[in-house]
Amino acid sequence: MSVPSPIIEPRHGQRSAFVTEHVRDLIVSGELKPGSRINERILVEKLNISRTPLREAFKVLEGEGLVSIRPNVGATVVALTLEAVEDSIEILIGLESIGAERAARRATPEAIEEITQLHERMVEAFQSHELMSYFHLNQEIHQKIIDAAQNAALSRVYAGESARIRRFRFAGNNDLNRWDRAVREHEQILDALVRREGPLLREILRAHHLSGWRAARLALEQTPSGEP
Amino acid sequence: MSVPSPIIEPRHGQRSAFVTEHVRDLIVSGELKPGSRINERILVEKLNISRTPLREAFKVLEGEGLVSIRPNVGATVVALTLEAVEDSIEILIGLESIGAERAARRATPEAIEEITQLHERMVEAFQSHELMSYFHLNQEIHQKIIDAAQNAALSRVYAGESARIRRFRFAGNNDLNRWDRAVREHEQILDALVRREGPLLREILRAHHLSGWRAARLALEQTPSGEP
DNA sequence: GTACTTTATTTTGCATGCAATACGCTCGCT
DNA sequence: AGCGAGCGTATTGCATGCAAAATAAAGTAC
Repeated sequence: MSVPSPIIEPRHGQRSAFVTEHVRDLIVSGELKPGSRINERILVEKLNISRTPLREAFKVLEGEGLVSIRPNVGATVVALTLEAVEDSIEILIGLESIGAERAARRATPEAIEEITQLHERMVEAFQSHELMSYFHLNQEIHQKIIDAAQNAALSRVYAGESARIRRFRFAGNNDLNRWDRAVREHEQILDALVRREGPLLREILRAHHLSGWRAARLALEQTPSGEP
Repeated sequence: MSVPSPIIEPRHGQRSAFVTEHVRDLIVSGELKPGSRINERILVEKLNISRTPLREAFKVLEGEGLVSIRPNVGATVVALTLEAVEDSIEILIGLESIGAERAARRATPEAIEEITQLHERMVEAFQSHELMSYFHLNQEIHQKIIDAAQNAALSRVYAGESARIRRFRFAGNNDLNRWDRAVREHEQILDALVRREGPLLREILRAHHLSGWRAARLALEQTPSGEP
């Protein structure tokens, strides 16, 4: 998957944000290889912007854990090991455990309605085999459940950690059996939320993530480099 | 507490990091007031550096949640509400719960030894009433316990969230009774870790944070602005 | 041929200047 | 006096140039 080059110049005051988003996509899509150094000049020419916003983007992405900056050397795409991803998954599960019980208690009817609609759209994406849109809706549902817990810190931390390892989780969706199973698990998740059964929701989410990661890990271990 | 101005110029390739640290101190110490806009020119003159590294520092601090950047307006010191801090505390407790059980199982003897030494230094600081050094050692102990769990993502997320609200937690240490109690709680924490009693460690840590935050919150509610 | 200097080139880090935007102020109007 | 339009100033966003450092290349000794 290739990230298109910008045709229209971003407006004044949004260059930095634009560049950040673009470089993030380049990393997440794998176009910038994990472990490789990022040459500023090349990217600057490609994106048609100056080095200033690019270097600001690097700082942001470093905060997100996508690149690492060494003084006088520059930015390097972080190469995550499977173990590091597993660490993140464990934290995500922990955060969802915290969020699940709170969400079951505190979710507004509007939030539940929104999640239900997302769920239905996700099922549609599944039925028409639109993997990409399924994947995004899936992620969004999990984030919305967390948001329903109404803890700003939780939402922020979860979003950050989730973004970090997004590309790795994508790998698990290739198998159709797994995909089908994931959708059924999501049915249960929604059901538990609607019935506001906190502990149940927590356990389903936990199992859901574990089986999802098992599938992703299997797929990832096939690739020789250990990269998505 | 006032943050001293730099006398020696930081070395090439470290200006940005230096500025980040300095501005972070200015925010944490309260010298830059929550909710106020940060004027680049003034800081640039004060720190004797150019705007480039300062603006990079803003991006980093934005990632840490200490400032918010609006396009064409600039950086504003984030004003946390007590509710937002409470949200973070809840996450920190959750993260320590995850970390506690793992740490009890996986902590190396070296890690335990290191934490024991930190604890002893902390007790000394307490006995000689060195509040600042007590506070820092206290924070370091909690981080080291988390680190002992050997989950890189956990360490990173915990460190970030902990830094965000550091200045608020400081407020709870003013009362000598509370201080004494906290030290005794830390004795128990260390004991549970040494004996590798995960669930116990988890519960003590939880209670420790809750009572600490209760004290801090009380102190903070006295101040009219709700700021430390 | 290999290992170690020394030099040239590239690349990064920072300072600075210009353009775009936001902010404050005066002035006119009601 | 209160309010809004227009203008001037201050401030931010970005591009660019120069200096420091790192990397690559050439040369030299062994």
